[in-house]
Parts: sequence; C-alpha cells; structure tokens
Amino acid sequence: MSTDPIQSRTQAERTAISDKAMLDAAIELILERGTEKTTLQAIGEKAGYSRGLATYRFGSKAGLFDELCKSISRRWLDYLAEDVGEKIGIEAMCAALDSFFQFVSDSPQDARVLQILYCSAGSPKSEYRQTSIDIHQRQQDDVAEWVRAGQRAGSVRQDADPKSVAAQYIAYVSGMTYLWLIDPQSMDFVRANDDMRANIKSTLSLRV
Amino acid sequence: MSTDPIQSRTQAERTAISDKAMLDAAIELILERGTEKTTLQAIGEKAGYSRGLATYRFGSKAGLFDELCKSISRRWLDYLAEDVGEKIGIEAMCAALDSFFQFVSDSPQDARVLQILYCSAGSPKSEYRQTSIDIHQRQQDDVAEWVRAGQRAGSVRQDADPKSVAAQYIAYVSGMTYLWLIDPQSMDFVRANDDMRANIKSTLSLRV
DNA sequence: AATCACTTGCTTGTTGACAGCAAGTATATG
DNA sequence: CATATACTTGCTGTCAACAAGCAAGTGATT
Repeated sequence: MSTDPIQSRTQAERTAISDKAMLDAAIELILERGTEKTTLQAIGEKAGYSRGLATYRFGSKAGLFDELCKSISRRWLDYLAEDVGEKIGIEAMCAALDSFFQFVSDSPQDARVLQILYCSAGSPKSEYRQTSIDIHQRQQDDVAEWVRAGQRAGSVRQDADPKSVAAQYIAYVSGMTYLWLIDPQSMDFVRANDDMRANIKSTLSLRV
Repeated sequence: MSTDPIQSRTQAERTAISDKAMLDAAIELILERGTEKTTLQAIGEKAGYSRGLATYRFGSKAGLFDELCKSISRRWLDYLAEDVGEKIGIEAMCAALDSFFQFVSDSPQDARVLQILYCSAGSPKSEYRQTSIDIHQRQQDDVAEWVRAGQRAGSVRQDADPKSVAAQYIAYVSGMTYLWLIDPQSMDFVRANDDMRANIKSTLSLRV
C-alpha cells in the first residue's frame, strides 16, 4: 500500500513486500470469510497485485496457508519466549498461560486466524497438517521439559508424568482457543485461566 | 445398496434410505479426503444416486455437513446418556470421560468425522457454526449442572465455580480430540484420561 | 379397483466461480 | 545488453448451485 516513491527496490525487497502484503491480506480475508471462502484472487488483489501472484509465490492455496500458519506461529512463539524466559516448572506453565491470554488480547486477529488454520489442518489430506502437528508437538515437548526441570529442581511432584501433564495442558489451551473461536461469549476466559492456574498448582506442587 | 427386491417403497422410506446412504457416503469420503475435497457429486454417486441428489436434498454442501454433524452428535449423546445415567458430580464427570474414550474406541470413524466437522465449523461464515456452538454449549451446561448437583449433594467442594469447571472440562475434551485427530500417535489417550480423572477428583472433592 | 390430478423423489443441462498452470510482460542485476 | 527474477494474463478442468424436466408414489373420485 504505502510504497516508497523512489521506484528502485531490490528483487529481495520486492518479494518481501509482496509476501507480507499477501499474508496480511490473507489474515483479513480469513477473518471475514474463513479459509474456504477466501480466494487466491481476492488475496492477490487485496494486496495490490494480480490474481495470479499468490499461486506463483506460494505454489498453491495450501502452500500460502502453511506459510501463514508458520508466520503467525513464529510471532506467538516470540511472545511466549519473552514471557516465560528461563522459568521452569509450575512458574513456566503459569507464565505461559498468562502469555497466551495476553496474546489473544493483544493480537486477537493473529490468534483467531492461527486457530482457524489449525482447524483447517484437521482435515485429512490437509497439506499443512504436518505444520500443525509439529507446532503442537513442540509445544507439548516444551511443557514436558518444564515439568521435568521442575522435578529436578524439586518444585514439582515426582509422581507427575511430564508427557501426560503436557498433553493435558496443551489440550486445555487448544480446546479453550477453539471454544473462544467459535463463540467468544461462551465462557469467561480469565476466570477459566485463573482456575486452571490454581489446578496446576494444586496438582503439581509438593504434597500439602 | 441392499435394496428390497419388491420395488414398492413409500416416499418416506425412499428418502430415509437415500438420506442414510448419502450421510454414510459422506462419512467415508470425509475420512478419506476431508470436507473441502469431498464433493457433492462424489457423495451422491457413492450413495448410488446421481450427482445432483445431495444438493437437492440438503440444499447445499454446508446443509449436508450440518445434518451430518447433528446426526453423529445424536449418536454420541445417546452413548453418553447411557453411560452417565443419573450420576452427578465427580462420578458423572468421570463416567463421561470413560464414555468419551469408549466412543472414540468403538466408533473412531464417527468420532473423527465429528471432530473434523467441528473444526470446519470454526471458519467464520461457516453455515453450521451455530450447530457446533449449540452442541458445545449444551455439553458445558450439562457438566455445570453435574457440578451443581454434586455441590447440593455435598460431594463437590462448594467453592468450585460450576461454569468455570465445565468450560475447563469441555476445553480439555475438545483439545484432546483435536490432538488425537491430527496425530493419534502424539499422546497416550488412556494415560491422559487417567490423569485427568485424578485431577478432577483432587480438585473437586472435599478438602483432604 | 381403475383412473386421473397432484406431490414428491430424483436426474440432467447449464452457469459462474475457482485453483492451478503455462506462456507471456515488466523490472532488476551484472 | 543479456539474463534472471518478479509479476500478469489466457486458459482448462472441476466444482457448487440452480433450474427444468422425468419418474415414481399418493389419494380422491367415481
């Protein structure tokens, strides 16, 4: 949109600009219409280019969504890394919950589109399912590692199973985001998160 | 497929037969290809009819998926009602978890397709989003009611917030099903459910 | 119980929109 | 200027949706 008046960009700049314009356009269109009703023509034209550029650049509709998924996911992981830092155990899990809520509040568009893409990845034969699998697997691994670190540090019960705790934690976050996506009014996000934090503390901290 | 040799069916029977044939065909095709790549033509023809019948009967692709969502959901709710019966409180919540796992084991096709449809309903402008909202809302209300009944009976802590507990519970189940959908290998469903049951007991039963 | 008017189930022809590809034009780069 | 890279345009096959038609069932009248 706001292109430099001096019309002399390097090839790398040109692609970077058009890429970003198309991914941004895709976010807006997906929020309006969902993935199915978003067309490559609409994305290209909204970004200020032709109907064909999106296909040319990303190969296919699925290719574009895959890239968008990774792109938003990267923003979320930066956000998360910032908030969790070097924390471990219960502290890390609670910080991640806060961070997640903060992300949803600060960048609801990114959060919604990411969740929509995760959902679309659920379809068999989805060409970016692997991306969703990888992201969720990595998040599960991270949580499991926080639990293990907490156990080593002695702040988390030894009888907790890191993998199982992680699966539960990620399932909770995924499910919450889904429910928020389909109907933001359906529950009190803050309250549910507070309770979740309390549960984490009561089930993982050392015997009372 | 296996039609009665006596070719004299009432109109009602004819529609019932073709409806079921198409919904069954849709389940198979969605499992193979997902919702997007399943065509109305393929559904009609797999069911033994013409390419046009599905549109004629269900109005649109979304209309068919909406009906399919309700149809599978009814089967799941019957399953659930059977297992939970008149139970309340923690017992009801644990029974529902078992029932859910049993449903996924016994009817993995139904469970997978239902989850795929819930995911598709996540897209903005999805024409059966309301169906997904209603089902999830009803499930949340049911859980909240179990909690309240448990509190009245004195078996559940008074300071638990029924709505918040319900939101957490439904989020967990939804998230687990999603993770199972995209990658059945990614976690130990049974172990996670066992741990979840333990958590429910430890956080909701009266002070130790 | 035979006919006929009507309803409902189902099929086929058609249209417009879309993804993806291939061949072309424009812009940068050395 | 020549080549590579960014981008556009023409085209094809597929799809959902619709409309018009055909076939099978229904029920009232005689």
